[in-house]
Amino acid sequence: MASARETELLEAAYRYVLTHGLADVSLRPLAAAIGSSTRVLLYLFGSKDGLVKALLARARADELALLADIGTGPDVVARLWEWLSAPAHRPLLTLWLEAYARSLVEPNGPWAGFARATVEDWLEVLSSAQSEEVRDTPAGLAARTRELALLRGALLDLLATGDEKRVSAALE
Amino acid sequence: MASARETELLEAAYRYVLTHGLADVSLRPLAAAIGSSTRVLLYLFGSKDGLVKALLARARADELALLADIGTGPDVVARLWEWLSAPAHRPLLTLWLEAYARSLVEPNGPWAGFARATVEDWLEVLSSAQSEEVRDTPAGLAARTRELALLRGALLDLLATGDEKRVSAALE
DNA sequence: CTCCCACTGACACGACTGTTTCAGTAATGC
DNA sequence: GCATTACTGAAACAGTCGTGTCAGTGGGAG
Repeated sequence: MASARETELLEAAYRYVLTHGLADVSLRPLAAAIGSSTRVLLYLFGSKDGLVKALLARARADELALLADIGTGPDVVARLWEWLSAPAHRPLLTLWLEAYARSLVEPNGPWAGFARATVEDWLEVLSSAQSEEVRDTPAGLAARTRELALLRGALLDLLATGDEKRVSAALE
Repeated sequence: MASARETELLEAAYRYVLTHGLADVSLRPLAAAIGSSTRVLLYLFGSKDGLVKALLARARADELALLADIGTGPDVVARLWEWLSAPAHRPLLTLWLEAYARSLVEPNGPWAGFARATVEDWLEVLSSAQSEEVRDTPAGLAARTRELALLRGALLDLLATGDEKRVSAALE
């Protein structure tokens, strides 16, 4: 489906939005930065919304790859936090938060459903890390919802303050 | 400092951004919606950034009023969650999240410091609700950081899914 | 060689952006 | 009455936005 040139430019654009944000990106500066032109971006992705959608999907692919990598096993929460708090992942997570907020404000457009999708993705991972006799109980649902809240609230704090010591200590 | 007309228009603009979001607001549609003109908004607030800054401060005033209202006492977390999960407050909280994310992506401009400021505001409230012998210990800091993370993570979940039953159950 | 197709460059279109200029009006203080 | 102050209207500014048009490239397949 996607040509070689398309994925190549998508990767370059992805690197660009990781540092510039997705909210007020515009075609001309983006094209100039990645050595392309608006004409080509429009040709390959159909429209700006198409490009944004592709970028969002690209970001989500990173996220899903992580979740698959973490797998199930014990200490999922600790290992997830280790990944979330890694300084190298901060641009990606800032972008993630931006897309999350945007999808709430503007339920239409390319952002649609992004926030809800990630909640489900993560809940499922946390679910598969639970013991079988707990997984399908209300208590199990509450437990993984709480774990998810803890991780994401801590992430919010970390992204704002950068105070990794305090936030990591709060997660035991 | 602020004239009567200025606060009147600020309130109207605040009501407008609560439903339309702050990210891609522009002067002409906003002015038309609140029965004013770009000329007047610019006259009163100096620039668009000035207006955005005033709106952000207005939103923060709502937040601080809440925190003062909650006070200290026991069960702060429960009472905070009660407020956070109230359907009536959802537009405000969506706006809050939007400003939070934006201030991380774009550390300059009128958004600057918004995220960090709210972290500190809330931590202080949670701090003053702790017993005196715990407040100044590392364990106390970790405890309130964890409480804050739990509340905000739960809020993220709630805003995305609207599943108040599940999220509230997760907070005991 | 020829045809086709993925890709690209230059440019213009209309709409919209924040801001400025110049002009008023209405009320207030002296 | 007069001047000052607070506010408002209309129009234009230069710039950027996403997108469309028309014209090419280059290379691989038949």
